[in-house]
Amino acid sequence: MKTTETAEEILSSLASQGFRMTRLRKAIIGVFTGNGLPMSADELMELLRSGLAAFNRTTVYREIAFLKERGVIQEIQFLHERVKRYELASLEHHHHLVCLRCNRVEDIVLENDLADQEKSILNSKGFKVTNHMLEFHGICRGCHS
Amino acid sequence: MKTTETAEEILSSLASQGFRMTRLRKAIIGVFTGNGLPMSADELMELLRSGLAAFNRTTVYREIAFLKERGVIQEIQFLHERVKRYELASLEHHHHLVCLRCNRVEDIVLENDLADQEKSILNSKGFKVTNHMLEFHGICRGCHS
DNA sequence: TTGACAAACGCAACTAAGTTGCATTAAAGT
DNA sequence: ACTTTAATGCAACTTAGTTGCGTTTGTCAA
Repeated sequence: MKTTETAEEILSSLASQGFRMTRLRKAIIGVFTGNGLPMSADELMELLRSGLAAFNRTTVYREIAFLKERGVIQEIQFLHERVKRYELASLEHHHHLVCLRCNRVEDIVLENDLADQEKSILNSKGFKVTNHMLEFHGICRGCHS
Repeated sequence: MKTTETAEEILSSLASQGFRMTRLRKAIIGVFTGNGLPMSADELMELLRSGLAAFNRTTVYREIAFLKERGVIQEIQFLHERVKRYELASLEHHHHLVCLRCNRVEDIVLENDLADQEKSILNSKGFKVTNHMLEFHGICRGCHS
């Protein structure tokens, strides 16, 4: 999945809003821009550690919250998991295929997205949809062949 | 949301498979069949308590797991929450509208469901979808009017 | 270049939500 | 009534994340 923003762009946009370019912030944004798939806090810390820089758990959680509030990353919750996952918000709008056998996650872009449904929900229910979350569960090519 | 099964039908189907009709099982199935919306373990315990019957936390969690494994109820995870929720699996296939302001959940049945998308996912990706999860987030009629 | 000030950090303790091990109780068939 | 095994209850534990609070560090202005 291609992103529309580089690490540098994200960092300088944050800097222009008066936020600092700290070691941790740079490292985390580097990880997210270099890695397409949704990551848990734990996996993120693991990757940071393997990049030879250890950071405190609390601080990592706070940085995730910070990046989420600023709209840099977005939160994902898979149905079959208890951890939250995060991916860059600037990725092209897409959904996930979750293989129930090997647990691998694949991104997918639907041509016919749900705009029509959302319009009809507004008409019939008066409910203004601002966002949706769609996840397909099943068995991936590798697992059923 | 209407269910296709009564409490008695569920219980006797379980009984015919050699499982017991215990006090807790009857109470939980009673709550689920009498209440359409997705419930957390905690809310379930609260309802049981208010029905004057207290049960142990562990036991309730185990009963939930039991009913889930047997396909009586299904698990739901809303994106903005950390608790798991459960609803009868025999409800008509539907999705949820989650109001970000008041947190209320509304059920919705889509006429054009995702069968076409699922077919094209199989063709293009070789991924066999067995299930999907779709959640709309936004602002409900009461909250934006 | 040096202060100052808020952003960011680290530690320890805490919380929410659920799980495990193990000994005990109780449905249901015989 | 007896036996068997499903179901229960308690205590201790785990996972994933949060809070309070005192300390450090980027950044900007003097």
